[in-house]
Amino acid sequence: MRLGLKRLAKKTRPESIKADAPATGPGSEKYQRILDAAVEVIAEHGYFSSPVSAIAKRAGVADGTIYLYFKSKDDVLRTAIDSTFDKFHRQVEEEFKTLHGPREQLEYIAQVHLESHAVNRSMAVLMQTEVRQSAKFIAEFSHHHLVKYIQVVREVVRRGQQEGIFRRDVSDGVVAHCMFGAIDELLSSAVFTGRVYDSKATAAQVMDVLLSGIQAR
Amino acid sequence: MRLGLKRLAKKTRPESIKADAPATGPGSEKYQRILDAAVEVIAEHGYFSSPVSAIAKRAGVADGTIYLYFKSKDDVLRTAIDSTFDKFHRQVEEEFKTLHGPREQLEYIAQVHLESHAVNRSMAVLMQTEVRQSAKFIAEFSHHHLVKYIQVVREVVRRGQQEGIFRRDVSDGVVAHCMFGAIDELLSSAVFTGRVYDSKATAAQVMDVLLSGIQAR
DNA sequence: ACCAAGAATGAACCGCAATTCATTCTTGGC
DNA sequence: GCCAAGAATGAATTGCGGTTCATTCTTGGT
Repeated sequence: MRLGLKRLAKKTRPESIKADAPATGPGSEKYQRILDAAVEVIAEHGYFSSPVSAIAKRAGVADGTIYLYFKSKDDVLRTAIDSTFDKFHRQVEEEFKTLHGPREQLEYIAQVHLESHAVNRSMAVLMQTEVRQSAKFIAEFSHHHLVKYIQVVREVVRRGQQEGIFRRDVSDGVVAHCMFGAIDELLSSAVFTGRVYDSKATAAQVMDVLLSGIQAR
Repeated sequence: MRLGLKRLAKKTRPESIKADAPATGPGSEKYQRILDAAVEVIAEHGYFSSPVSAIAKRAGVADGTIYLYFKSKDDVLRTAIDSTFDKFHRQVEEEFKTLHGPREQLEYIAQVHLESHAVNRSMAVLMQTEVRQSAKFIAEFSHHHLVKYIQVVREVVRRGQQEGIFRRDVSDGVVAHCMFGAIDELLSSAVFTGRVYDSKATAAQVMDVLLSGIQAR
């Protein structure tokens, strides 16, 4: 079984000049498999209750192989989280090019955030359980991503205030945290209860309340 | 904990009829010292990076002593969290007796929630870092407390809707989660950045936005 | 002062799991 | 087919830390 896969992978061998899907190293098929396995296993049992051996088994590789691709167990998790946030930020940035109203922009962010559950359930669980700390080392580096999220929202809010769409008597920071917190809590509750919901409809409701709350009178 | 109870039962046998401050068992000075030490140490390093020996040292007792008062390391944390939530719920319940408007009640909850930072910083950190999971065993039992919190808010919201104060076209559940999430995120951000804030003023701003968002038009 | 009986101690035990590395397997060029 | 060179393996190493328990210390009654 391993044989088959391996042969297939090796097919993409040396000289495709594109860094498309190298057989080895970051971006290789095995690299990705380890990341996915880690996210799944950790989502299920938590970081500290997930032996590297369990991740290895899920990925279909030997324990030691993980250390050929990653510096340490931490490094695996860090990499997975990083790439997820990066994807989110790139997606938002992209969409902002064609979406100009502050209201629309906030609604878009809310929706992508809430949708993450559907996109990759394990990652959503992991975000709710691990990113919000417990392990200091995760806390510290992922704080940076959260700050970036909040930053984006704050800027949109501030622009809305300048344009006279939003009231000016509440701080953009408070609004940004409220929005993030509200959505994240909804997501969190969905993740823990296992309930599915219509992310578009829910996002619409939340943003309806929030936008009514901050619209200029 | 079970041990402690047993001991207490035995202890109360001889003479002092007051359950005031027993020398031993739950409620004893040493018992409380262990709980406080655990909260501090775990807030600082996280549950899994806090050896029992570190907690013992902070409490000024021997490692083994902790097992005279608690069943296990888990049990210490569980007990600390339980008692904090219980205190919160009792406090809210008490105040509700003299506070009747839905608006006022929600404002009160928001304020107590935000204030927790000032009351016991270590506990606030711990709530932000450990309660929101990572360790499945914590997740499961503390979920119950969260549900209770949300439940209370939902009921207040529903009453407000019935009385025609709040709009009826948003679900009470969504509103409750939004409120909880918004406040918790504000608290969380304060905890992580270490910034201090005026909890009354911040609570007022959040609730201003939220209440404007859900008031009947 | 003496003596249980309970309380406290902390060194030792034990299992677990991150990481390493000597060995084995694959591969692609000859 | 044969042979490096790299990739992969997984058993062994190592250190940590929760829990136990034989021992020591306190205490209150006589």
